[in-house]
Amino acid sequence: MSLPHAILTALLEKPSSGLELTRRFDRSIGYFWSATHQQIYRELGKLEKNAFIRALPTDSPTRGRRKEYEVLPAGRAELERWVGENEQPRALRDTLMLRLRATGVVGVDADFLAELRRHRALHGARLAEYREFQRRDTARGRGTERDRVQALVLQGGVDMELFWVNWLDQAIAELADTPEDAPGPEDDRDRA
Amino acid sequence: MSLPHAILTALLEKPSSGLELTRRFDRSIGYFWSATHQQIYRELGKLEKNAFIRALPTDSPTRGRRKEYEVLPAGRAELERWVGENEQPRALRDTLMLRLRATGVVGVDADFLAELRRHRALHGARLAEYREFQRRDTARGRGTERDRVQALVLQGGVDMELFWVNWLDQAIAELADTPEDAPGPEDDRDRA
DNA sequence: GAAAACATGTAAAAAGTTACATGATTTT
DNA sequence: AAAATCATGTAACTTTTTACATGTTTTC
Repeated sequence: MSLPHAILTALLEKPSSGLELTRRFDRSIGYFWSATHQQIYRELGKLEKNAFIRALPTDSPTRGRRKEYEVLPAGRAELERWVGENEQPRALRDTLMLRLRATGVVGVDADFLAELRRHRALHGARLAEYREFQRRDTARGRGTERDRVQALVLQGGVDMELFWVNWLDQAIAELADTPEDAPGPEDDRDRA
Repeated sequence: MSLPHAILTALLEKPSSGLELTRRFDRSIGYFWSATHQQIYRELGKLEKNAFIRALPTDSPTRGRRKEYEVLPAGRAELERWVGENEQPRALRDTLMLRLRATGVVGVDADFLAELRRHRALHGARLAEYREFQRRDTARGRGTERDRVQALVLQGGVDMELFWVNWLDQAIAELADTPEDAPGPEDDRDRA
């Protein structure tokens, strides 16, 4: 149950409307948590019902009209409670690694290599984007605790993309000179 | 929809019962995909209904009795189809990073530093475990395509844990000498 | 023969995804 | 005034998580 807390954090950083939040989830918050606008609107509704946030007063009709939210004291308290929790790192879920493993039994082909290269390009582009954010932030050169924490999270994003780029380069190099289907003696043990 | 394909891969590597699969998901397959036994049993039922796998014949009563499955040709074909697909890297979902970001607005305290150290220890332990797997595999020194692919995936697991260990060390070092709550001039912009 | 471990399974709730619907504002 | 864009929202579905239920085999 992290989405409500991600929203509380974002709203504490800056009161926003649902669509603004959606955009911010595509950027900074989104390095490590994503959400669609449908999720966000649903969650904003729940948070408002629980009196963790409130809509800033506006003209009556709501549909199609911008609606800005701010965090109430109870919401801030809930966020503090959540930050203090102990949680386990959640299990990874990565399809590309799974598909690579599947090629071990059905064979690697040129299409799969192309897929690896496509992912390499995507991660490379994201890495460049994050580094551009870093460049801008450094130029601004601020030193509040919030800035330092945001910089750490961004550094995490950069390092994560570096992991992908480096690993994919290695995987591509290794698989590129595979003779397509050298069967070799098949056997059935799994890694102990 | 990757779980059925993860199961097909695992069963092609070695026909297994549900509980055996669960255990293998805690190890090799689990570097990048996890599943509980409930998920696995449900999915085995669906795969059997779709004639992608079949239970090896045994004595009649099924409840409490070991039931081993193997992949049928249709299942292998489905796995090949899936490996050939193009997919986007799925969005990350990491709670620790989210909580770190939240400390930017509610403040970093000693408890949160302890939580970071706890995660550091967990990732360090997993890293050691994966490296032990690598050591064993290298000792066995095999060279089939399947071995090479499994080694690549395992290397991915190692690199991923290295990312965490390094980033956490950096984060802990940086936050440890924060004077607990130097407020600084608050403002409300988000990263552009 | 009781306890522990092994093994399969069911049910309900929570979270996330996909597709669609609708109103308001701005641009041409 | 039509089209594009901004903005909020609903509905249906799938996936994942959590808690529980039950039977079988092995060990003491």
